[in-house]
Amino acid sequence: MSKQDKHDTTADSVAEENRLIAERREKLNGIRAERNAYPNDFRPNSFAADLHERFANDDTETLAQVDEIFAVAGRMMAKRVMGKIAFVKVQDGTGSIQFVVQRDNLSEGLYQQFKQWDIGDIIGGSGVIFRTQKGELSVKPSELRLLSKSLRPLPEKFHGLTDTETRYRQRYVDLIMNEQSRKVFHVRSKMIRYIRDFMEAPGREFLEVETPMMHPIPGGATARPFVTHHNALDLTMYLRVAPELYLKRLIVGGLDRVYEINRNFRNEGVSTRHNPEFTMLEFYWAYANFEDLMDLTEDMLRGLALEVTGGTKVEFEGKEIDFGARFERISVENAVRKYSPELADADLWDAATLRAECKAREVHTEDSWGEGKLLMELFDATVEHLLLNPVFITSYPTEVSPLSRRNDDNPLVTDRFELFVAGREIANGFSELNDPEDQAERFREQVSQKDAGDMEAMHFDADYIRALEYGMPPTAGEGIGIDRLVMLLTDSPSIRDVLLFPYMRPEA
RNA sequence: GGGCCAUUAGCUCAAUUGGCAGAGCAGUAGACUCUUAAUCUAUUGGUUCUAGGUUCGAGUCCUAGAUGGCCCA
Repeated sequence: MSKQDKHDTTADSVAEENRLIAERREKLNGIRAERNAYPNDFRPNSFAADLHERFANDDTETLAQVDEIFAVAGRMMAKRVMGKIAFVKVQDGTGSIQFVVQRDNLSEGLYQQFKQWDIGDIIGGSGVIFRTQKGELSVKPSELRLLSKSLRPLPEKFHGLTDTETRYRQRYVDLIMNEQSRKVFHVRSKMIRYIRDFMEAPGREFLEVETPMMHPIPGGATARPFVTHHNALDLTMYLRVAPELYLKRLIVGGLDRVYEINRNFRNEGVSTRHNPEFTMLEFYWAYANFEDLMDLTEDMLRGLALEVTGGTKVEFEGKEIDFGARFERISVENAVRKYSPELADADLWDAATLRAECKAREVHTEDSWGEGKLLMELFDATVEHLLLNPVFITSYPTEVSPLSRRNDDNPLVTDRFELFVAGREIANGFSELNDPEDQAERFREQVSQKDAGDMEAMHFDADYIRALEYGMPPTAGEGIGIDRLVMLLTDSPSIRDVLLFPYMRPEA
């Protein structure tokens, strides 16, 4: 069996082979014949960004005094060979730094090998630090090794990878090529770390918990779940649409302040704002109400904007969003009337009028919907997209808020809000319904809607009612969509830009 | 779910009215000890998304499908 055969891959990947890959595979075979082609004993002692930071202000003479050997490893992104000297751009996880590879600085024959290496190969080199005649900080390797052969050519160096489909499907190539893409995910990580610190800071002291991803009864949000099956137990299970009911069980259990940052799964359409799995911060706070939540949310978002952008004014899709000013708070009813001043107070709770208003705007309605649901449809159609700066919309109809506490003065609405920024729903919070009898009644209403064909309506969760019957302290709870928040603070037009591996249909 | 647009070399893109499928980068061979999208010389590389159809002739026109993007629901 020839060496070629030995390393042949499956028929599927061979079909994808082309001449460029074949050439590199030949090079790899040559390397295999000489030594271990995939060594793992090279240990870098420096990162590119740290070197640039440390030596930013040092000139050639100062650098000559630095008596250290720097070992750097990364991907070869550019290679400019000029006879017996070559300039190589090495990119690691922090940035990139130039290697100046000189034949006379390497062991016999190594430079000849180096000239065979390709852009995209993973290399390691160690040597002194210096500045080139043009002033670029560089490492001059006296040791240079090929650590991983790259078989596939990278996109063109100047335009990079721009095709959106390939960027999402082969995120690894996107990350190699696009600094902006790497930055989004660094920002995302920074935001999540900030949120954890914020929630756990002295005075708040929320406890991070993890609750089930697989639910025997889906609940906590009105959304269609993904269905799966537990073989050993022969049980239908549902990927969670929200952790809400489990987190509130923990409040019953006396964990008075809990939060979870994790994935939810909703079996719905895919769009620039929707991915089947998405990340939520959800938290519950005993002895607090929805107004406390709004205060906390405002503080958190202002802090996040500062942390990420250094200011409270954020540019998004060419518009400026101000997280510095106090967030406006306005009820659903007042918001609808603000943009439709011809409507009278009474119209907002009159089904016939609401239905007519919806119809006039070509908004689809169902006969089974009550005033609350119709009012929200009207809100979605006439108000939502116009809300640029952060605004809390409050007093959601009880009909569409099956887990929220009724308002003491008006049982038709709940002590609930949603936060909108740039026309997008970012957060949803409310004083929790902790009356077990009211909750049981609301579940029954949901079940009858489900029986009437509403695929998103909730199930009756008897254990949750049992938990409430033990007594849940007055509590406020909220969910914040992390992906949408990252979109806002990174000026990303699509949720796919802030998910490392967004949902894609299988390749043809 | 509907409408519009896109899909051409590894990548970024051309291709006139339906008339020989091209460029740059990458690759290959060579030159070059200070490059920065290096430069210079030579050169390889195509299932034009897929399947049908019209035509003397299809990247281009028609039908169906796939994937993606945008807009609407």
